[in-house]
Amino acid sequence: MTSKESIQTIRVIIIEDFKLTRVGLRCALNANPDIDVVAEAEDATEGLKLIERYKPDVILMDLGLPGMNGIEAMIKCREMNIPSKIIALTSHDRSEEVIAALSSGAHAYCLKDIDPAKLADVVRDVNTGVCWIDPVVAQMTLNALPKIESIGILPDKSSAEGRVPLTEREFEVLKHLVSGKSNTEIAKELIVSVHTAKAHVCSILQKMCVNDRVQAAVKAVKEGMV
Amino acid sequence: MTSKESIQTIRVIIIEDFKLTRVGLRCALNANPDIDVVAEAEDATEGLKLIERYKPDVILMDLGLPGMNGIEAMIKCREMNIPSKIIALTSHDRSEEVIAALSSGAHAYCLKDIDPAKLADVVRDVNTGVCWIDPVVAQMTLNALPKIESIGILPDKSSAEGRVPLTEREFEVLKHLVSGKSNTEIAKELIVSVHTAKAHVCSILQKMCVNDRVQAAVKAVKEGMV
DNA sequence: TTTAAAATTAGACAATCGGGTAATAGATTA
DNA sequence: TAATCTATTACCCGATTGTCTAATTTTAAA
Repeated sequence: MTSKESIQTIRVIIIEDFKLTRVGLRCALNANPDIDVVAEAEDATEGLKLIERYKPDVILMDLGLPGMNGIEAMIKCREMNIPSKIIALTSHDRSEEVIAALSSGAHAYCLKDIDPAKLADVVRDVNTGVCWIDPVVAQMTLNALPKIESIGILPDKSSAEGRVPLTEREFEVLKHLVSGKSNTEIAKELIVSVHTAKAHVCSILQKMCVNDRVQAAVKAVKEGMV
Repeated sequence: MTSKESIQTIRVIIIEDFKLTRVGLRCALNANPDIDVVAEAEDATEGLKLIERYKPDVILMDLGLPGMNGIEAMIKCREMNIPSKIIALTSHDRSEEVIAALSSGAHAYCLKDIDPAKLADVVRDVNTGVCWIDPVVAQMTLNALPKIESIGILPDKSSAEGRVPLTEREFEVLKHLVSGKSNTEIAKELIVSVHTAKAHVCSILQKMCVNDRVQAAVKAVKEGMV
């Protein structure tokens, strides 16, 4: 309470159910002269009260809380127009949870095995409005962003340059291919013979300039064709 | 050439058309003992050549380049399977450009008025795989993520929970698999027999709960495992 | 040290794949 | 009308895939 009234300390609230983790977080952050942990809560309901009272700069929010979980809590924060920046803290690396957290108000996503010193850096970054995402889940987050094709930023064409466009039918086949279906299954799905399915797959491979269906599927996913 | 052979310096390539900015970036980064600017280019075509030759850890990519723009260049990088992390550098804050950059391969998005010391931090972060987004455009990026309503969260585990983790070796195999290599090619790459490669693929499929390599590849890409 | 997990190799087998070539019919375009 | 593109089907054939059983060696953990 007495310390750190100095310049502009970053005021932090920790919401985390495990006592040990809570202590660890507090110690790690309070070791920094510019960071001040002003309150802690072990569940979301209590946490929201503290947030209203203390109006912290940054909130460290565990996602796996008993009762109301972290994501629900973040949504409540947004509804309450809390301006605090939120760091989602969890040990999970599930794609859906990551996206859900970041689209529900979190500015950062940290895994719990983060280096304490790095966490302090993240707190400082997030306090200025930076979006920071742990390496383990960074790629899957970026993958969740809408693809350029669906935006139309390319002035000309670039990669789609000399590329022969797929026909509608071939796109249908490609979708099934990406979902892992065999030629037989694709044929059954489109109600054609296996020969037809194979013919389509063949021309898809040629048009996409790849050697096999795996490369076609990967390319399709990476470029957001499906 | 002579400097910084010390420990593990982060090798950086700068692609930027304005000479002054280029000099500024180089000076700012080279002031850090752990960062080494190994090459510079003033357009994307030249930049791509340098990237192939130097295989840098991090690429500083200006988006507003003459001729081929930065986004096109990043797409080319992805097609060439360049593992380097990319920092998009621009003075624009247009939503479409930000999203396009991040969905085209950039791990970070910096505005050009960034503090030089902070830029060095970003280079370090990005080198470890972190996703870093400038405060000015962070919110619009987060807004572009699919909303939770369209995901359906919170039954708490499903996919990641009972997921058996892949071994290191299996990850190696998975990478080759995703790049479209056949079992024979994978075996040659890892200098093992085809039987071994097949055995690994087999256990990968089981652990990932998929039926064939296409599904494995797609899942790996979608979840950013590779 | 004992045990367990991972990596390695092998042989065999049914199923699937990818590449040929070729033919027919419908649609669109020049 | 003639020419072109697409969709469709068919057959063949070598290569690849995924699964099975089974054994050995290395590595890591208990």
